[in-house]
Amino acid sequence: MPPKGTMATIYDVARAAGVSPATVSRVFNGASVSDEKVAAVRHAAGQLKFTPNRTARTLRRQSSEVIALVIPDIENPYFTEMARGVEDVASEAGYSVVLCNSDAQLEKEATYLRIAVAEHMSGVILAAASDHSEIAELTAAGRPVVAVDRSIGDDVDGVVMANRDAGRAATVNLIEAGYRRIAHIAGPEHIETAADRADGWRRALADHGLAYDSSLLRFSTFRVDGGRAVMEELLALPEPPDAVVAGNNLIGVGAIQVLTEHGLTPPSVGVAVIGSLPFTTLSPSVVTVVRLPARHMGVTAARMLLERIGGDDQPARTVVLRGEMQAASVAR
Amino acid sequence: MPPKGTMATIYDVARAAGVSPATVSRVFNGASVSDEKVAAVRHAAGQLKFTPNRTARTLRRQSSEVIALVIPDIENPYFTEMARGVEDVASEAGYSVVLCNSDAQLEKEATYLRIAVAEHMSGVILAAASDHSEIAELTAAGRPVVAVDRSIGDDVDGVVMANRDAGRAATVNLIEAGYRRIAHIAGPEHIETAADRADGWRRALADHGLAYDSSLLRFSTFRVDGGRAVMEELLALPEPPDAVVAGNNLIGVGAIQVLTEHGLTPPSVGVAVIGSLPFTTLSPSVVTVVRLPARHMGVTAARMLLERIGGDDQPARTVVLRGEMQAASVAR
DNA sequence: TTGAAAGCGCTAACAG
DNA sequence: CTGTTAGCGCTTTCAA
Repeated sequence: MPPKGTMATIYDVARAAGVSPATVSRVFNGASVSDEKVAAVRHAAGQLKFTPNRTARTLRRQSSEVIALVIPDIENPYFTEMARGVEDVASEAGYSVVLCNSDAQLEKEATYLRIAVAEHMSGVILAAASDHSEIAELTAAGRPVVAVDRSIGDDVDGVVMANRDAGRAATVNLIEAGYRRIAHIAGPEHIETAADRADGWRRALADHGLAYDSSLLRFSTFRVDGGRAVMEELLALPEPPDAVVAGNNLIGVGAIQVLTEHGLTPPSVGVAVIGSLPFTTLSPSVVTVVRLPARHMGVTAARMLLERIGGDDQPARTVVLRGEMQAASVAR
Repeated sequence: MPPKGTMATIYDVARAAGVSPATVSRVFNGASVSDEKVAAVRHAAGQLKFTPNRTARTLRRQSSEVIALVIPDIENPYFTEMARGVEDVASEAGYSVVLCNSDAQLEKEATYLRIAVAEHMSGVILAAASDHSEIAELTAAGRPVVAVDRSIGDDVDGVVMANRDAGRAATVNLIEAGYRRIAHIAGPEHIETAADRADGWRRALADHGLAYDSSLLRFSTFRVDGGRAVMEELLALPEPPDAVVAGNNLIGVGAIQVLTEHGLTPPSVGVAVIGSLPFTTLSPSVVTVVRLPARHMGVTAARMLLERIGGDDQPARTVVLRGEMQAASVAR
């Protein structure tokens, strides 16, 4: 028996089963061992409540069956849905997922990435906090990385959305519903996702011969308070917009909150959101939504990462997924 | 230099700096080392991009600065908000948090708990999947556990809500607003949190001399679809309720969705929710909400856990936090 | 098929 | 203050 407050080791099991530690190890790793010894070992392990020490195994093997998923906002349902996708395929393959919240801060992100290599994690899926994310240490250590939601260089695998198309589709929908002065509340300008969606908005206006008014494009944060602040600004304009494209789900929530508070519930002001409105209690017919395949992105990223972990060595790929329009059915 | 695709070790650094491995270790662990050697070691470490191998450290120390937070639904903002609280306290204290999603399944939960001990995590904060959660292995291994949201036995630290009071307050508010036939959509009956809130509802009715109609109390899941399904059932009743108390935030969302779809937006049917409505776009004045201090629960739990990790040995405590009423201001 | 033995990278006595 | 040394628990040659 091992001392109290301590876990049993393969040595304890080996002694109890009358075999060598190596044999115990083999039993737990599927190597060939005679039936009788397998039985003896399993019995002893059961008695002693033996669980293999993953730390020791990891140290010895120089790798562990855990992958890290680093996201910028754990409170955003878009990312938790993505996490579900990652988790499902990972656990299917015997991997655990640890979720790390970078809080959109480069520094926190860097800390987690460092931990990922120092803990011998097999790989990381990264929704980057910015375009300056530093993955050099990871790749230097031979750890595969898959970028998700935002790409981080041509030489890194990625799973992204067709953001430009999503921005354009949302905007066009509003135009076709008869709105003419359409604002866009975008995420942070330096984030690719935000910039691309804004570009889609710009192009949609141009395609339809609508004038571009720079006061109608505003970069903000990808959070509710960002959406709120900008919506207030827009309403305070001498000539406020008659519709708005929200750059992500949370911005959409913030914008709708402010509109509601001003008695301008959609569709009296048109609203299109890039991303699904989380837990919405609105009638689906009043707001146009471009649903993003968050779960699917997670699934895809996890699959790619597992392939790389398995030794796949082809050149970096970027998978582009598309959003799905769900148009409002009532106009103003 | 270490071989390519491999990380530098303290031996590499020691050699480069002309000191012993122990000295390198000391530099990275704050033990006293002469200034010149510190400088030499830091320099060498920088050159070699040395990062201490956490796996080895953990194996040697038999403990790691990571704590696990096991929650039943990573997509519920209540739990992610709690996670934020945990994370803030933990990272302040130099701990990392890994988030594990048990999906409300005992089996998945058990797997994560097993991983927690096998990975030498310092402790776990557990929002239990059920009242049968098995933490014996953890405590046997001397790992502290703090229950959060739901208690799991008198001998385990816990942070819970005054659920009975919350249920009662929500119900009383509806009664005082003039509603008389008040239903309750509760979470799973076997979950303490749900049972207690239901109890509060029951008592509020009794206190105000309202008849108890068993068809108005329905246990469900703590999810949106649960709230939806039960709300539909309630509306199909020969004599439907004129108000409803939702057992948690997601149930509230589901119930309001269904009411909206039936053209019964609150306050035409009264709604009180135990828990904050996540990302709501409703006017705050139409729905009564008992705000739960999710973040604060996380903070408290993390502090308690860190104390235990630090060796605190007092008898198990349970901290009870209170919700905060935010009454609807418009009645029917 | 099995056992002995050598580490994985680090820390913590123990000397000096 | 610093170096030597012995493991933490496991996997994996290498022989038998």
